[in-house]
Amino acid sequence: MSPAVTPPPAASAGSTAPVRLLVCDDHAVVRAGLLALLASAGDIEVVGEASTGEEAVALAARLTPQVVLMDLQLGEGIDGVEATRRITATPGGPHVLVLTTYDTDADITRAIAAGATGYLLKAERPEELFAAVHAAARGRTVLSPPVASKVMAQMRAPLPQLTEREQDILAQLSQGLGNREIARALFISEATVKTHLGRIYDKLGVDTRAGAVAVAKERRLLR
Amino acid sequence: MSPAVTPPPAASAGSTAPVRLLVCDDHAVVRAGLLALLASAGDIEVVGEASTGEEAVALAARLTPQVVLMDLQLGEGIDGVEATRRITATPGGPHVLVLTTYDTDADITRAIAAGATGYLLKAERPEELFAAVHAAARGRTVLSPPVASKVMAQMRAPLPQLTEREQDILAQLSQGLGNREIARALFISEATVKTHLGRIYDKLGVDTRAGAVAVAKERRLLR
DNA sequence: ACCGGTGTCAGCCGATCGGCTGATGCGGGA
DNA sequence: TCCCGCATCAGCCGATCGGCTGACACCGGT
Repeated sequence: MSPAVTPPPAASAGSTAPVRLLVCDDHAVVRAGLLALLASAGDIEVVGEASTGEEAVALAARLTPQVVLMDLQLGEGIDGVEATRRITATPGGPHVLVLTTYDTDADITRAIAAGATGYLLKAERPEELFAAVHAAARGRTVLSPPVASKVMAQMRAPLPQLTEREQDILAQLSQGLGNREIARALFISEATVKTHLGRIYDKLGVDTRAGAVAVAKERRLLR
Repeated sequence: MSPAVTPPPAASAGSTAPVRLLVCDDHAVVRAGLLALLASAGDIEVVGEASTGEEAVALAARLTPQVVLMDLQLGEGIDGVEATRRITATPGGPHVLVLTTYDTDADITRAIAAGATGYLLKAERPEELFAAVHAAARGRTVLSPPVASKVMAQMRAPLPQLTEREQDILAQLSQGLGNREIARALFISEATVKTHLGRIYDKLGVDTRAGAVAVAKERRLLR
């Protein structure tokens, strides 16, 4: 009749063995802070830390953690989304729990599409983080409330899905180039540039190039 | 003839009395991480934590820490720069050590102008953080290497210094508004808007509104 | 075999933009 | 007091943009 639901650490009936965790964040101070913080939660064992996406992928394979805590913004090399994709590509691999600063539509979508099990904001309470790590270890999805809201909102109004070409145009536009220059850069005619721009305006809900650049930068629609 | 300048709390021979520190960061997880991390450095005592600028200002006055560790990006209310300004406004007040993610020109300049004693990046090694806290307590300036470089670079080529009004215009422009709409929003004539825009283009080194928005977003020239 | 999505291109036209010259008023610092 | 930076406004003009209509070609799925 033992209650058995609560997690007593040292007991022999090990339904509560510490969760093996890999931490990936490019900021050394943040990483060290997370390590120190997670160490204070007795039932989590940090088995490794990575400062780049490549390192995270390699360590995930070598250390076989149950959960990878992943920041999406990684300075050098591949970004957190790509790292998440590669880590979750392995069949028996670890679950990836995204812990990041931004709740941008594009980031959330890309992370989930890449196979992330959960998406937590750094603004969350530490207890939520601990709970999320355990939830992720069991494969359960955990989303921060603001993130959950965004996801729901996206269900109703799917986010601007730009085609490859439109992203090319938008990238050039974000350099401040004129139609003629964009045309030359992409080896197409000005007419085509204007056609694409019109569709981009539609999708982003704007009607000027400045507005398009603003939305693009805001919602991080560019690589 | 009592020395009376240094404030050793309890110890008699205490050249290494713990530095009294206040931590301010809007992300609960990061804050908790920093606390856990700093606790591991024996000679630093975290006397309080704040999640908003207002709270930091109030706690700085009440808890009289020697150093305030300040993030510049604070979600709600006043930002880190303003909080730094208010904290350092007090004559005998604590030193402010900025610990943030970005090494943006504008952020650095504004933080230093606001009275920050040091500017560290979260990408720095934790040991650097510990050292910086102690340095800040003694009033010494500490800059992360990339930040130091930027500061030097700015000495040579001062960053685009937009006037208040130009920032107003730029803010409207970043909403994608046309000249007529900007004029109406700011209660001025279109001619004036065009005049300001021309000067903004000059200062930012662009010649289109899309380019101006791109640079503004890139270099974080907006509130 | 048809159709929708995508990418390409053309021409037209009114609205807007960007550069220019020039002018006024105000405030602060030399 | 004079000058400079800042903000305000006017008019002009060529270049560019944004919206429109219409067209062709490729591809993949039904």
